[in-house]
Amino acid sequence: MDIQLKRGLLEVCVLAAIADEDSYGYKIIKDMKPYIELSESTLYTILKRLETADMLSVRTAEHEGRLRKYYHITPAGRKRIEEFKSDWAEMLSIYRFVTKEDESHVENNIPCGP
Amino acid sequence: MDIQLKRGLLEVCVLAAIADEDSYGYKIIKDMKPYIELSESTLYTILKRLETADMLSVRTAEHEGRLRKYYHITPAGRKRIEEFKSDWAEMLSIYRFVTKEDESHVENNIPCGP
DNA sequence: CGTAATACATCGTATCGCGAAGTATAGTAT
DNA sequence: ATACTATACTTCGCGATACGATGTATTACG
Repeated sequence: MDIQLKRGLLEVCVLAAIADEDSYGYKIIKDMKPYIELSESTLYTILKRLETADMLSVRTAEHEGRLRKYYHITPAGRKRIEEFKSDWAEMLSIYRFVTKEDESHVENNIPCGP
Repeated sequence: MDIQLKRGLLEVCVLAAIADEDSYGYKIIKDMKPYIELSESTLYTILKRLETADMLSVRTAEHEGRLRKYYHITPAGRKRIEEFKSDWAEMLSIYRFVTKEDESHVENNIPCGP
């Protein structure tokens, strides 16, 4: 997949990966892998960025002798996901512009989003 | 709209704007405006990039005393649009991961893509 | 005993969108 | 007449970002 296309999804995917339950770096990468791949350096950069933006909080815990940093989504993080959902409508409109699909008689677009 | 989300669309939108008939910078911006906005500096950078990548060809013509550079899409440019269409399926899959939509019983996804 | 997997961190690089500023002409308003 | 707006293209530099390379440290496995 085109790298530029990935850019807008990475951050929100990381948030989605911790939305249901707290998670840690290595697990996030594995959970995201079927959908979108990212390197460790990218992930930890994103996590740091999201923490600075107060979209997640961090808690360090020991797990079998190793340290793990568990990430927890904040209300701001959930808001970010909601904003992505509204952006999706715009994305669809642009997609149709590119593919020259007729936008006027689209009735059933449920699978694409709200 | 999120800037990062825009990134993957800009290039392919410019190609879409010249796909039906040759166009020039200023007109491309105006045609794209209802869907996605971009500054002149961005556009001309993209046009140069697409030209280098052989996705479009350029022809200079005079129009009412002023010079215009008309851009014409090449087969490589059309291929780029086709690749975007296939990428869209992946995008949808990621969208559903983020929104936790059930991917298993999606039958009618016509309005979203091919 | 070495290799792979787990787990996190940092640095430098390349790409890219965009604001700012510049050049030039044609049409419109004051 | 003069100023402003629209048209049309160009270049520079900044900031954001993804990622490969590299490093550190522990556990598990053969």
